[in-house]
Amino acid sequence: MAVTLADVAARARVSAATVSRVLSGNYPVAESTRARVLRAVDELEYVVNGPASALAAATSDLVGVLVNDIADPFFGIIAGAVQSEMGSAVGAESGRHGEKLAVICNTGGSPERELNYLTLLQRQRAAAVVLTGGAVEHPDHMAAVAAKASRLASSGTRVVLCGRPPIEDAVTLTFDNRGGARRLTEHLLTLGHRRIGYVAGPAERTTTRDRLEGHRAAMSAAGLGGLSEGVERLTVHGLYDRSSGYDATLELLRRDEALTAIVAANDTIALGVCAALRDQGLRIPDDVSVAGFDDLPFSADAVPALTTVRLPLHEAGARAGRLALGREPQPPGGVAMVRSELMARASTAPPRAAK
Amino acid sequence: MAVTLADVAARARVSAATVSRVLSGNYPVAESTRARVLRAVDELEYVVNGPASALAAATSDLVGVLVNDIADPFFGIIAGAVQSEMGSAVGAESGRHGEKLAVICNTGGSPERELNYLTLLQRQRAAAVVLTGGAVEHPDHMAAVAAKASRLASSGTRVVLCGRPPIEDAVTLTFDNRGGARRLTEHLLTLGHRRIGYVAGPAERTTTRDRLEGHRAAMSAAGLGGLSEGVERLTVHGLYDRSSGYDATLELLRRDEALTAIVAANDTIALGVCAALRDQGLRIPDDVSVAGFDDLPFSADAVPALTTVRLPLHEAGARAGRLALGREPQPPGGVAMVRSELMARASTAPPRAAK
DNA sequence: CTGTTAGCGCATTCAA
DNA sequence: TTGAATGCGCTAACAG
Repeated sequence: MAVTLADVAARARVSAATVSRVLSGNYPVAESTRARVLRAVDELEYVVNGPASALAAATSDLVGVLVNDIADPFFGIIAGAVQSEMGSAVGAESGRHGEKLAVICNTGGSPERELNYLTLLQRQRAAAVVLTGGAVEHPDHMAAVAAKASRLASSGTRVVLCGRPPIEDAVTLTFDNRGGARRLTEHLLTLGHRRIGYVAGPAERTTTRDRLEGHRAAMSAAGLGGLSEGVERLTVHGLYDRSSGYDATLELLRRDEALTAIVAANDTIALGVCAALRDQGLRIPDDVSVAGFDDLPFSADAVPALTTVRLPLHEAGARAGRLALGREPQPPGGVAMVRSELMARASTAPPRAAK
Repeated sequence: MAVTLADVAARARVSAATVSRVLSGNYPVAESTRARVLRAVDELEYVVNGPASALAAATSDLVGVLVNDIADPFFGIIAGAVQSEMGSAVGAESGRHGEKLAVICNTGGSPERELNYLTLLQRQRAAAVVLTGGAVEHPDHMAAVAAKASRLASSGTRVVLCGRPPIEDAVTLTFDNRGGARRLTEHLLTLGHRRIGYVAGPAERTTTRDRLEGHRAAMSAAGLGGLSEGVERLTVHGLYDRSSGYDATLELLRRDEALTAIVAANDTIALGVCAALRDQGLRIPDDVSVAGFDDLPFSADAVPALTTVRLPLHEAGARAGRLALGREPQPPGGVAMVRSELMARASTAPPRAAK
């Protein structure tokens, strides 16, 4: 029904093997026959049968990218960057090989769906799998993911982690969440803030934990880590979204009216924090300073511009893509850290009392 | 190397065919043998070879979802909804069949990449393809997409359109962009506004055109469509993002200081509009009313809450997913329209002069 | 209800 | 440089 290799071969008056060689390009073929084959491919509008080719070659051109929340630009940027590394020859004519298909799978943060997708990709004999964003720390799930990963790795699928702690059998790009968070809080301390609220993400995520640890490390180093200072009490957990930031802010203000700064676990939360503060008649940064994390595109042009910690998400995603394709040598030890950078902007200033 | 059907068959002391039947589930098998097979599958941790099964069955369990911008929640919501329709049995044990793999492909709004992905999915013999969001109206490209679509359809791949104009060989869910936009502008007119700016999306997109037409239809019906009224002059095109809304607003204010309302082509743009107005010292809605389109989650809790037109994106995406799986009968004529609903909220009010 | 028999379309030996 | 032959792992008739 569909046109096959044999059809092309017949039209080009060569064998199927020759057509295959022309299309895969990794084998010497006479220029004249190559041209003839290519013309036949065009005329017939031949498109390789992926499954057949994957079966014969025991590997497919699928690359899976797992994300926690597809509606979050954090993941959109990373996933987009991974995809952008795939098409070596964008706009290549139909039927040509070598182009990988990077597909995004949205787990919604659910461990079950994460494993499910891993199985689905294993079934497809994916060339690579990229796991992005924080991991869920439940022991059973971590073990299950690790097991899946080594199974995938042992069957030839490259496994790349981007933004989560390393595991065996995977190349990892970790994010400097802890260091970035620490520098951010230090920035606020330097400005003179002492009563700093923290809006954290979901408790069981590695990203959440690392950023919170960085924050607390800075507080402790400043002698503000004790129970009496209420670091615990001034931490509220929520989701990585705007409304969590909004609600958490109201809760923080309830717990301590005299807060002078609020640190959010990411920029999206920070937006909600800003909205809540404004609704309460508080000015940023005059009454309360606000800081985020990630430096998503909207953060720089928010009003006021948001102080945050920049993670080079696009670069990280692109590198993860190259790693997934084996186009870039693995870092020593299979783990590389992506550095973060403090972006001090208008949403943070010295506290009112210190002025 | 990897464990195959034959291995499972040997262990369960049945034929390969029986194992296949147990796994696909669409054929009667004795309960006792079924149990034996399932146990063997578990013990061996067998996972079906997707390519092989796709080759033999001449159809795969891949479903492609094409989006224009993965970082935009508009697409995130639709794509997520499509995916949520796929896994009938979430958490199914490894190796079980029937689960489709919905994968998201980000075209970035580029016609070339759109065609590229279509080819890639055709190569994979995808079970279905869902094209979401506005289409690029360039004639060559429309013809190319239509050609690809019928080619896909004729080789058994279902083609579903969600949010763009119908084409042959595809089931289509169109959005009521025109009607919604018209009702939105009518709402402003009713409030008493006459000088209304419009921030449109990219000119060559169907969504952009439809929404703009709706706006102008309302203006014309109110006798405000003439050249002298400057409807043309009060329209600025940009991208569907926040910074475009910001810049466009400054431009609109330059063209007419006495504007009393600005309609944005979507909510994200509207956010930028609000930011720009605030930066100019204008209050919303006291000085200028603002309206958006789509009713994304953040719009209801923006400050002030954004007047917009609600599109049931999740429902539409879910329906597109069912259509893609053939689990829902096609609408008459292959085309159904998704209704929109005006959400009048706090960001629009009568103009100052009319108070 | 279960086993046997053929391919599905392509990549890759091995010869020529 | 090219062709012929083989098998990847699975599904779908067809028997039994």
